[in-house]
Amino acid sequence: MKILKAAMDTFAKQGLEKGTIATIAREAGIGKGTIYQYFQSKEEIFEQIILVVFDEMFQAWMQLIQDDWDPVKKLKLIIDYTIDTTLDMAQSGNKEQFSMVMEIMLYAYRNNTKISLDKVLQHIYAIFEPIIEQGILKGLFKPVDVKYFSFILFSFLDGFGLHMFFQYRHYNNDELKRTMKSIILKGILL
Amino acid sequence: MKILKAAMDTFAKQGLEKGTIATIAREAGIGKGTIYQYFQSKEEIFEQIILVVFDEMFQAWMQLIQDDWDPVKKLKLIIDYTIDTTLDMAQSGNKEQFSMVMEIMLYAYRNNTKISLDKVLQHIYAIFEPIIEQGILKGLFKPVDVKYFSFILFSFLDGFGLHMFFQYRHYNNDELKRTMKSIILKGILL
Amino acid sequence: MKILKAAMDTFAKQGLEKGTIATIAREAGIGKGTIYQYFQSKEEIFEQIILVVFDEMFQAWMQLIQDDWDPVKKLKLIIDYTIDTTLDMAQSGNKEQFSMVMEIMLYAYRNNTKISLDKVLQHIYAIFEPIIEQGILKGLFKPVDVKYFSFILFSFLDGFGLHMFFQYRHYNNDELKRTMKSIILKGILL
Amino acid sequence: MKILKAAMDTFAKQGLEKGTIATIAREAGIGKGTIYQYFQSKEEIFEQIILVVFDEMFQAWMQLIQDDWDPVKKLKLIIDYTIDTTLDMAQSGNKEQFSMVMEIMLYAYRNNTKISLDKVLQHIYAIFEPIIEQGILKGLFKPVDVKYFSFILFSFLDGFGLHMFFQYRHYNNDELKRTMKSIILKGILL
DNA sequence: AATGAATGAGCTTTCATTCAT
DNA sequence: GATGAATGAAAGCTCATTCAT
Repeated sequence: MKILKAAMDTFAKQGLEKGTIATIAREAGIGKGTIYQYFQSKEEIFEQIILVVFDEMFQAWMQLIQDDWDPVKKLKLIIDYTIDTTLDMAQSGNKEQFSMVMEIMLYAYRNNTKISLDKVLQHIYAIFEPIIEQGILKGLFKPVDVKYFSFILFSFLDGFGLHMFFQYRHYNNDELKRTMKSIILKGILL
Repeated sequence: MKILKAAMDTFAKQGLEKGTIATIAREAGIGKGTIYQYFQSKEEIFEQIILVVFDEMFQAWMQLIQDDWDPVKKLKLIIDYTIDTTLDMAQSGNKEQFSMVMEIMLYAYRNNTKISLDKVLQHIYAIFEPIIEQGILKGLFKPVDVKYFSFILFSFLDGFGLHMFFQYRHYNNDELKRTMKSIILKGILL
Repeated sequence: MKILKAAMDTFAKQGLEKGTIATIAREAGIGKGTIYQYFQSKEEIFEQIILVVFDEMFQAWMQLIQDDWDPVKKLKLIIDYTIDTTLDMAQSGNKEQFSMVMEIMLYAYRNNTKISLDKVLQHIYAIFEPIIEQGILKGLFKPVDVKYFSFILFSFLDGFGLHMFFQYRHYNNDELKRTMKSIILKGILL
Repeated sequence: MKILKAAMDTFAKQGLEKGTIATIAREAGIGKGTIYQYFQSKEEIFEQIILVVFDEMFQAWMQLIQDDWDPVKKLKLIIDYTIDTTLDMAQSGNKEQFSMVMEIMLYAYRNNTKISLDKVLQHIYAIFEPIIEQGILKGLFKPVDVKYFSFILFSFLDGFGLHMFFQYRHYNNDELKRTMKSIILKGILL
């Protein structure tokens, strides 16, 4: 939706507080009042952004994962994909979108938003669970606790992404990918 | 320093934007004007907080690491320590300090602050380098790229800490520790 | 008319400023735009409400007064009626209609509305004039100035009604009626 | 106080809603923010105005009433005073102050303000009670219910004042005074 | 050095009104 | 005729910062 797009651009560029409704309206080419026909408040825009972003993330990962490849290949794919998209974002105009999402998550963490941060995250963690399960069943992975490993895996990927943003100038991507994969795969492979 | 302490408490409790200079002054038991004798602006307070927090973190880790134990034990220690302190923070009154630090980092990332986020982070990554080096030299660790592994390690720990905050109710700590250690150690051990 | 009814309900419940055109439209079960087909502006709705309210009031009093009873009985009737309807309003759902009318009168007093507050009020005062005249002619009332007495009488009744609203919990109605009648009748009777 | 004075002028001139904080600040020769150092909200200004206005009214009436004159003379005085000050206000620059007070009372009636409209009014009614009591004791007044008569008396005076404002062009003041006094005194005198 | 009263830019939000459909 | 999406002026309120004391 046009407004949400403009809001994301604005918040990404200027941050949650400095990005004003007026700017979003101008960016969307509409009047300020119109925004309030579609969103009850600035906070609701935050919530919708989180939902959209996580839903897109969810969809993207589900597509990576639903195919017939074996779990090891999938895990490699996930890591590659994370790094690739992180770097794409870092190098494209969407550069600040990552920090915007983090800002909204911190906002949701602090304030009682309608959107449950817990739920949204659990939803994401759950994506990885079938892969891990499958890997264990196939005798490829160690018999780790599926929930815990998924949680840790996503937290690693997220932390890695975050620091990539903070530091993205300094590293060679291929080398990073190789090291990441080496660590995580060793961690899970029998 | 009294002001910085009050500022950290205030920002942790209320967030960077909602935490006002007035509140900090009241919390510190001084006048609003006095704060401006020690800091040029609210932004400078952010910067000083980052410096202090990362310096304390630096000191704490340096102490963990400077002893004579072997690298494997140190790595285990680091992971335990990270999880323990994260949980301590999550369960103590300092609960929100973690998100405040993240908020300031995002702030520093977005705005051109005097404090270089890069430098501060590089400083932290560097803590881990000697351990890795030592481990490799001793033939205990795989011959990974020291810089890259350190970067990844801290980004993992940070992401893990962040998600612990978002989700800290849901997990059993001992199980988490065991899984974390298993992953990271397998990743690095020969 | 449906719109006017909805407007009165809305303004009574929410006040002149907080009662919005949107609410009136919803209450009337029509679109916002439709209201502007029947009224030029919110102000015109105020004006029409005043007209309707005062016309109803006028009709009600005219009916009380047009019968053949003697002036003394009519005067008693008027006082009873005023108190009864005031209390009815105070105790029914229309509780706030009285203050709405007062609000509109103040509005009309302040702003140059098309509706002349003067005229509307003069119209009401004039209701009482025939009774007073009749009473004087019949030798029952003192030879007061008819216009002045009517003006004062209605201002008394209005002030009384207003304060009944502000204070309606605190008094016994029968006692109030008796005292009111005693004062006003003594004031006019020879 | 300077702000309260400016607020009263502004609200009197422009009404409660159209009178803005910006205007009050300009009128008072101060910045907008300064107003919020002394008042928590626009509503609190309303409340303080009511308190001040009723307190002044209270003081003025107390002075009229505390002297040694007999109750009949006092009652006459009260009526004269009410009409005189009403007319003074109507003809001076304070012309709209009366309707402002009424607006605030309606506001207080509708919204749950900190100021209790009931209490403030009861306080005023109570002013008249000693006179009535004294008059009854001295055998000058009928043995009316003191509370009720006081309530009615003030409601009459208030209603009369209100209508004077709505209609003040049309009447001869001396004639009004005479008629008012005649009615009210007959109503109470034995 | 310490203060806090004063400030005004800047924010979110509301809502009467318009007008293309 | 009926509609409601779009609008933007306008409002109350906040708060980092200044500066006279």
